[in-house]
Amino acid sequence: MSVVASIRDRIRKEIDKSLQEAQEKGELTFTRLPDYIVEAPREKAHGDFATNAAMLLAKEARTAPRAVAQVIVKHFDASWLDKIEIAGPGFINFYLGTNWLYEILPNVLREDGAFGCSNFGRGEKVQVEFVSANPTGLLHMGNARGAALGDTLSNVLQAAGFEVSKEFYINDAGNQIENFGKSLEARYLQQLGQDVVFPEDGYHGEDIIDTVKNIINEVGDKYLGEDASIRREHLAKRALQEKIVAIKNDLERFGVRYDVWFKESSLHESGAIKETMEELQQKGYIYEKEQALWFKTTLFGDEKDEVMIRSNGIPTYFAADIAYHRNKFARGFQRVINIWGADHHGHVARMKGAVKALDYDPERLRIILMQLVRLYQNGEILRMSKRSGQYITLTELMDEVGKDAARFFFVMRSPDSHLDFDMDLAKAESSENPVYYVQYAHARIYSILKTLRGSLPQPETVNFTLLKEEAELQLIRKIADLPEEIIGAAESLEPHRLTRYAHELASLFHTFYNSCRVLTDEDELRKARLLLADATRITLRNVLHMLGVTAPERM
RNA sequence: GCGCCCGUAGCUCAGUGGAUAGAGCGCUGGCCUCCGGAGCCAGGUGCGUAGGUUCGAUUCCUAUCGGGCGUACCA
Repeated sequence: MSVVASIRDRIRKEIDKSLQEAQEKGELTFTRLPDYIVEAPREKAHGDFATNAAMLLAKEARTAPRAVAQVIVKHFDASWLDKIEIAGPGFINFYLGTNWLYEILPNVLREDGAFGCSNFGRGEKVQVEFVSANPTGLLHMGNARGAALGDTLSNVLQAAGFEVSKEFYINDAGNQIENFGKSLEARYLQQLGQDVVFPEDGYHGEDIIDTVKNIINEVGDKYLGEDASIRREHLAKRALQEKIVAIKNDLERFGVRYDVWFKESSLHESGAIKETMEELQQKGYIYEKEQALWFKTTLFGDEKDEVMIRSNGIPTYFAADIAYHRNKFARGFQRVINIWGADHHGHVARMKGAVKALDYDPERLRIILMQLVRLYQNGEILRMSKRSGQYITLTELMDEVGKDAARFFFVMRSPDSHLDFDMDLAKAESSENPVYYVQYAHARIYSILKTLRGSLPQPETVNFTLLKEEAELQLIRKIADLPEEIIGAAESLEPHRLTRYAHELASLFHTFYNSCRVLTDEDELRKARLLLADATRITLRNVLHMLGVTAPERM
C-alpha cells in the first residue's frame, strides 16, 4: 500500500473507532456508519487530510454537525498527528506535519519503474477491445483517439494490478466486405482500362486504388475472366491482407501493440454464431418473421426487436457481435471493456441485453463511448467519412505532429467530450503542446544529473528532512499521489486523469527548479535535492510511459 | 417524435454533494552575471435558463433552450 493510502486508512480506522466508542457511551445514536470520505483538501490551510464524516452523520444522530465532529475528535487518538481541528460547517481537518513525506522519496527510488503500481486489481483478468476499425480503409483520427485511449487505459489497468489483454476485432466478414469487394472490383476493372461505374455507396478512398494497383502488380489481369462473385472474393481477400498489415504497422508506430487480433470471420467459420443463435433460441429469445430470425431485444428495454439472421441467410453484424462477446466471457475475462465511437451508442443497451440473455452479468461489460473527433483545417470543419474518402489518416497525423503530441492530446480530453483537433494549430505551434512542457521537465532533470558528473548518493545516506521549502514539499506530495491517481483512473476508466497529473507534476517541478537550486554548495542539501529530482524523473517517466509518450533525456 | 452525450473564463477543456470552481492557449507586466528562458512569478464581474431534493447543488432530479450523435434485414 502506498504511503498516502496507509495514512488515509489509519485515519478511517480511527474515525470508525471513535464513532463506535461514542455510540457505546451513548454520546451519538446511529444505525450505520456513513459513507464518508477522507480526502486531501483543496486548501492546504485545511490540513493534509479532511473528512466530512460529522456532517453526513448529523441528520441521523440528530446532532449539529460541529457537535458530532467534537465527539469524534474527543475519541480520536491524535497522538501521531500535529493537529486535529474542526472547521467550517463541520469538517475535521488533520494536520500531519512533514515527516511522512520524507518516507516517500526512498520508496520511489527503490521501486523505480514499478513506482505507481499497486495490487488494486488483484490480478483480475480484463480485456480491453479498442479501435477495431473496419479493414476497408486506413486509420483516421477517430481511430487514433480510440487507440490512444485504449492503450493508455490498458496500461493504467495493468499498473493497477489487473491482468490485461488488448484486443482488436477485425470486421472481415458481412455486408461491408461484400461492398468492399464491389468497390475493389470496380477499381480493378477501371485500372485495366474498362469503363465501369463505381458503386455509389462504395469506398471512395484513394487508398483502395493503390491497393488495387498493388494487386495488379502481383496477379495482373488474372481475375478478369473470373465470375464476378469469385473475383470479388479474391480481390477482397488480398486487399484485406494488405489493409490489416497496414493497420498493424500504423498502430505499432503509434506505440500500440495488441495481444490478440480476432477475426470476425472465425466466428462464422467455427460455427460460433450458429451456436450462439441456438442458445438464444433455446432460451426463447428468437422468433421468425418474414423469413428472418429476430432477437427479442425489446425484453431488455429496446424499442424494437433486432434481426439476427437476414432473410438471405447471412447473420447481421449484431449477431456476430453477440457471438463475439459470448466468446470473450468464455475465455475467462472477468471484465470486458469496449471502446466505441459515440455513433454506436444505440448499440450499447442491446449489447448488454444480449449479454444478460446469455446469463452473464451485464455489469461485467463496460462500454466507453468516445465522442467523435472534429477536425479543423483552415478554420473549417472537415467531415470524416470512409465513403467520401476524405479524411486525415493516422499516418499523416504522426507525420505532422508526431506520435508523442498526438497521443498526449487524444488522452487529454475526457472521452465524453468532443475533441476539436485543429490541424493548423497542431502544425504551427506543436512546440507549445502541453506534452512538451512535461517532457521538458524530464529533460531538465537529466540535464542536472549530467552536470553533476558523478553518481547519485545512496538514499540511506541522505537527510531528506532538509527539504523544507514549500516548493519541495508540494513536489513530494504530488509524487506521493501517483499510486492513488493510477488506481482512481483504473477504477473510473478515465485515463485522461493521467495527463492532468503529468502536467501538474511537471509544473511543480519547474516551480521547484526556479526557486531551489539543486546543485547548491551545501553538500547535505544538494544530496537531498538531487534525490528529489531523481524521484521526480522516475515519476514523470513512469507516467509518460503509461501514456505512450517518450521521456526524452534531451530535447 | 424518441433515445444518448455535451453546454464551466475571450478560445480549447478539467473538476467536485461541501469550506475561496481550476489548467492550457491568447493578452499585459515582471524574473537567474548560477543546474536548459521549450521555464518561473503576477494580473479574471465564468458553472445555458427555471424549478426541486439537501444543513449545503456547478455536481443529483425534473422541465426548458442550444449543439452533436443515433433511431436500417449498415456496421
